[in-house]
Amino acid sequence: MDSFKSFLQQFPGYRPDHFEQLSPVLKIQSIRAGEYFLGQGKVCKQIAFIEEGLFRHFYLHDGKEVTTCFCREHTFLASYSSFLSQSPSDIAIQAIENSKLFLISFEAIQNLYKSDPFWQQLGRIASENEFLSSSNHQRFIHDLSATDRYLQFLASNKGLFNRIPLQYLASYLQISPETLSRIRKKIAQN
Amino acid sequence: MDSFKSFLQQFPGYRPDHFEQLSPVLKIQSIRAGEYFLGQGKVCKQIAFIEEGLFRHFYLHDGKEVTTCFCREHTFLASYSSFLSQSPSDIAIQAIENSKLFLISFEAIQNLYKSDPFWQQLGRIASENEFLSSSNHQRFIHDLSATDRYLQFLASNKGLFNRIPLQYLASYLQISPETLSRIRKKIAQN
DNA sequence: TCTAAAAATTGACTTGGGTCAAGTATCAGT
DNA sequence: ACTGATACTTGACCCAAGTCAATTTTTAGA
Repeated sequence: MDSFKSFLQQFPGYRPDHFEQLSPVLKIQSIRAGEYFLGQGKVCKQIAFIEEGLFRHFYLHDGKEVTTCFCREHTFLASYSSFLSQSPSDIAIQAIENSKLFLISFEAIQNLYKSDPFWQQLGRIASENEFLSSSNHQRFIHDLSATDRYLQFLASNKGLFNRIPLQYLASYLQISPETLSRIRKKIAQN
Repeated sequence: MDSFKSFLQQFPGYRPDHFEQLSPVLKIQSIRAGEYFLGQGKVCKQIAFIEEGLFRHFYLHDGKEVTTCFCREHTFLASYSSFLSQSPSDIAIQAIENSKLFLISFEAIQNLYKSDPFWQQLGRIASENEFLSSSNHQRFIHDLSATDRYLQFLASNKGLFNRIPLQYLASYLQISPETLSRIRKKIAQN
């Protein structure tokens, strides 16, 4: 639980009793690589804090999986739009590594919102971050060539790169696996 | 002001006194087609409700303007990320038509947030909508061909289409003006 | 009602990155 | 250690959409 506690400490207005409010409603879940945290079309009834592990969001288009984001340890995991509206999710969430989660149910979140503005603030910040990373990814895809997207991902995600299968990375970068393979070959031979 | 009032009425929990809280801090601005509501790099210090008119968001990339969204009457207008963090905006906002706005300053919003949870809720909903439309646009661009993007935009924005210069539409659809022109020609001759 | 500038169109040509198909390498389960 | 399945690579070919350059059309001021 310590990783979750120190995560919360970074937000302004955090007090130790906030964690006391939270811990009774937390549930623990382990999940193995390849298994699903959420299926496409299911309602996301819990939000998770990733204690350890790695996940991806994806959806199906023309029978192909399109990976839209990676979620690493010490961040939140949810189909945000599904969780907020408690409606079917347009994306699936799958574990890439064996992972450990702390779960908070939708109902528990609503109670936290009522009990203390700290949690409202956390929710608002989370939603703003979702918006920002979505806009950033959009510009990243639009403004850079396939090669530059790969190079920039490498540069800004050194630690993540070797944990992600290339096919998922290709899809995230909106490059076909074949093209990514060729890009990597060209870069390797300088 | 009536359009603003009936806009607010659609949100759950609205009471007439909410408009009484709001109206003292509203300012009115008129802006002519082509003029800027916000320059790229400026801090967005006001959020606006569009009484009438039409705007676009855009940024410069490789010397070219990339239009990222259109904002019509009876919706809010702001560089959302800049307004929230009061930091320089990564986009510019320009009027496409002569327009009339109601302005609310950043400070006034903070005071509304404190005075009544209705405004908090409105802020949260606005931020969620920004996130949703950003994700939707991303998928719209990724999943559809240039021709399908044009056709779908036409179908779901009948009223807007003839108010938007084709060059801005092309950029929004991530198509070059030349290609959009060819797509339109092909469709016209069935 | 001119007229210069901006917007839109058209033609000729190019290209980044996709698809399809056939390998080769890697991995997980027995 | 074997083995079937999955992941990755490579080659050959193709095409949707971009670029560049030249008109034509539309628009907004004087």
